[in-house]
Amino acid sequence: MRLSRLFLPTIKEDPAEAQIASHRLMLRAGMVRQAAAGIYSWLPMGLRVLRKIEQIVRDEQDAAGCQELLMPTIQPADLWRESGRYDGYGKEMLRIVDRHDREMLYGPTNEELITDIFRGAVRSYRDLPKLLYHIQWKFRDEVRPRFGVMRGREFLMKDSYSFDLDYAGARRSYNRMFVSYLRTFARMGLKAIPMQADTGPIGGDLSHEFIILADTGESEVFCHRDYLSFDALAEVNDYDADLEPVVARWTELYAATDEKHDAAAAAELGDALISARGIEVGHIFYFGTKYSEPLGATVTGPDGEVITLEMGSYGIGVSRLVGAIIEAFHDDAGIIWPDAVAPWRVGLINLRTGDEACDAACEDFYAKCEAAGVEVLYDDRDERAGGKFANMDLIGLPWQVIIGPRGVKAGVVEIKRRATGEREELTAEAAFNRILA
RNA sequence: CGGGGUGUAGCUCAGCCUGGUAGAGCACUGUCUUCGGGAGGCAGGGGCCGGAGGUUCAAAUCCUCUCACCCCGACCA
Repeated sequence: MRLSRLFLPTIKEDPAEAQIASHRLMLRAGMVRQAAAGIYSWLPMGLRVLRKIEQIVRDEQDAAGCQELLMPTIQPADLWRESGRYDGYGKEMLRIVDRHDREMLYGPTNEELITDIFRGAVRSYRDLPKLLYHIQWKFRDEVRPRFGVMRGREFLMKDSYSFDLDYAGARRSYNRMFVSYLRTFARMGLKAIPMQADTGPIGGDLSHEFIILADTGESEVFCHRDYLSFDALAEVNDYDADLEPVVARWTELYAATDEKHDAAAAAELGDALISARGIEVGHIFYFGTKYSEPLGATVTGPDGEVITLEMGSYGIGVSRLVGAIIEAFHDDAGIIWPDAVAPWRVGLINLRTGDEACDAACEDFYAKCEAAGVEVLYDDRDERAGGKFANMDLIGLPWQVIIGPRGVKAGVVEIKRRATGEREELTAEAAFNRILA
């Protein structure tokens, strides 16, 4: 992509409404534009990142045996009356009346709808277990939206739902999602720590929030130091294996948000305890027959008996992750994208557009990247070098390749790693190979 | 939903108290000099001062209402 053709409206000054780093940087880097309180348009670069995150989430869901479908954003109110949540949900639910005076709503979540689909289609225990998910926009009319896309009213969420015959099965589904979440966040370069969460009236221990550590996180969290050295990607990748030991290892150490923090228990950890700031990026829970029962989602069991489905739901805040990743990875100059979610891998800076030799060297490098499938953003604008450097630092691509007349004459290009600031002068060939590696 | 605050150029903001021809910096357009970490000169364009009522000879400025947005708290992927 050539920057001269890209719609990337970056801004130099901090927008007044943005208080936290990710919000400020997303506005400055031209990723999003606010349409109304808590509602954002995603501009090309922001959308690119959103899609990358979405794809990682999708990969890991698929690998865990979860199947993608797509439910609508607008749902009929009657379904929610059946589950008893229509009145219970309160003002957070955006209610709409259509031209025929039918009551509708913009879905804040999809338990009712998925259960409705499932009950209409599944009759036998032989069809179980099943794991289904979709990635769809949700709307929750938050009293106070803030922090940009981190707490918007409209947000993109991946929500999965499991259907099992009994508790043991539900637990296996839960474990699949648990491990899938570990891998998903790790692939984005995040340290996500599962923390015990409130299970509400269901009880038990099957509810976890996945919290990533970031200095500017919204809540305080406490956990055992050893979590920092855990490697989620090294965990077994076979979802049909017994995952209980993996889940056990990831849940036996102390980890709690400030709401659940037990100071006495934490004190026993001594030096092993760390306290940090955290952002919730995922939440999984088992809820048994909470929806299957009122909605009548049942199957016939092996002995002809009627069995009410055991369910769980599993959410990842996809749009929130964009903000969360920036909270975790930025500095004073701008964003520092982890490789896996960077909108482009390389930012190519032409220090002297219009200089024949310099243009040629840049075009050559650009073509080479394109041919090799290396995502590259080429700053080919006729602009001062300083502005280009600052802009490239702001948008935070992992690699910068800087080509100027002086280097061209000497047969070298400058290559810079955004994360560390390390710079090297190499031949174009060597620089290209470095980026590929 | 309680409390606080802000709406003036694309952005950041001054002007409002004490009414009298709409401002600055950045951005933008043209041009010249520049060009290796957000350059400098010259010349320009751009505003129904959030909206509606009112007071006044006269309102960005005073009064009333309204809408939007932001912050703190309680709530949440």
